[in-house]
Amino acid sequence: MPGKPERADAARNRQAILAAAAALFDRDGAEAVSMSEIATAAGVGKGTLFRRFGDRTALIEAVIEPRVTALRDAVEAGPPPLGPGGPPAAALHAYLDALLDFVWANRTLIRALEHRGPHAYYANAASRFWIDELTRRLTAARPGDDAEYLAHALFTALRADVIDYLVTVREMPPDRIRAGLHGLAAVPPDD
Amino acid sequence: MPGKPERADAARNRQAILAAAAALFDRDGAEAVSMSEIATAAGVGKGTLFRRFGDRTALIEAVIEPRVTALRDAVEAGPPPLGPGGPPAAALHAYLDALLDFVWANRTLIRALEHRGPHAYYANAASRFWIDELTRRLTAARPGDDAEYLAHALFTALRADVIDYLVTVREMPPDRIRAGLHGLAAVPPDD
DNA sequence: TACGATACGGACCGGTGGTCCGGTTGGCAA
DNA sequence: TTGCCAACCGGACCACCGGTCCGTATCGTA
Repeated sequence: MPGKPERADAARNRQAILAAAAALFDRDGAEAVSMSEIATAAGVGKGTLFRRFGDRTALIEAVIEPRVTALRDAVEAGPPPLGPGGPPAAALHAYLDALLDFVWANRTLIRALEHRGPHAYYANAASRFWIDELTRRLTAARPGDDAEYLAHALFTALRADVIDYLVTVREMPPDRIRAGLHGLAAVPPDD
Repeated sequence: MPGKPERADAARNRQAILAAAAALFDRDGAEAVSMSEIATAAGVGKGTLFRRFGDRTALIEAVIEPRVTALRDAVEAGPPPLGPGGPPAAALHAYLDALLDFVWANRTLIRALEHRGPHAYYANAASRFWIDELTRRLTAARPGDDAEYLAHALFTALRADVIDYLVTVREMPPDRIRAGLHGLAAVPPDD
């Protein structure tokens, strides 16, 4: 797939940038860190940073990418109920739990992504996957419902800034949010 | 309440700015309009703009304020089911409908507000009111449930950018979103 | 008419994401 | 080992942003 291998210095710099960015994002919150700061911290010129990653959005995506991949693997090929093969309701709940944990653990990065461009949160390739998977599991657990809309609504309820607001400002314990999510995903009465 | 009346030129400029800002926000999307553009369009210096409104956030809020007030009045003192006095379930549904219409009609402005600061969407004074009212109506319609969490989840599902994404990109008709919202707000089975 | 309070406006500031290009370096071929 | 050139580097540079400052013009009153 890679047309040409990367030169040694280029590869070294890519790693340095990724490491520096992850550290700074984690320490100060991704929105508070400028590209120049990252370049400096990585011991690299700003030009290098932008040549490697194109723009700020791409850098942030590159930093989360490995974590996304880990969860994605567990979802696509791990053991049930999170992995494929479990009973629909359990699969749905396990998936929601995993997403909530993921969002909470990576809230700074995700928040930074949410705030780029008009539909950044949903247009994102990773998000598309999460939503599609959520749609599948909802379809299986709740046949007859509007799974596509429901998936988007639930995914929206998992936005990093809401979660962060509820926990930080409203002082809701994460388990309460978890319970609320499960309630929203539960089968409603046929009215 | 006003300590001193505003000078004539000041009042004229305030109106000019408000009008210019509303027009530009509506035409280009609020995030794409800079403060200087607004000042120029209003035929006013940038200093004047900032002295009147303090900062960008306050300007945007000032532009939506009259629309917020209109809906707020209907909710607090209008005829049922949107106004007070109707049966709980109808009150809840009418309220969700009104919020959805409001968000759709003012999506550009609201989007601009969503993207300011960490918890801008929720910390906002108007939002607090919407959420509190939603909490009340949920409590009335669904006693025993976690109305506070539910209110935040539903309100999040009403964020302008989600709605806009669903309608614009996913091509979901607004009525489908409406139906989905009602489904989420409906009483779930006691499991 | 004269005068002080109020308001005006655009030059200015620090900082941002992103670009550009002269100089450097890695890695291959001879 | 040497020589060569594509690949890569880095920081000066750019346009622009939100926001401030202050000398000047205007309003409204006495």
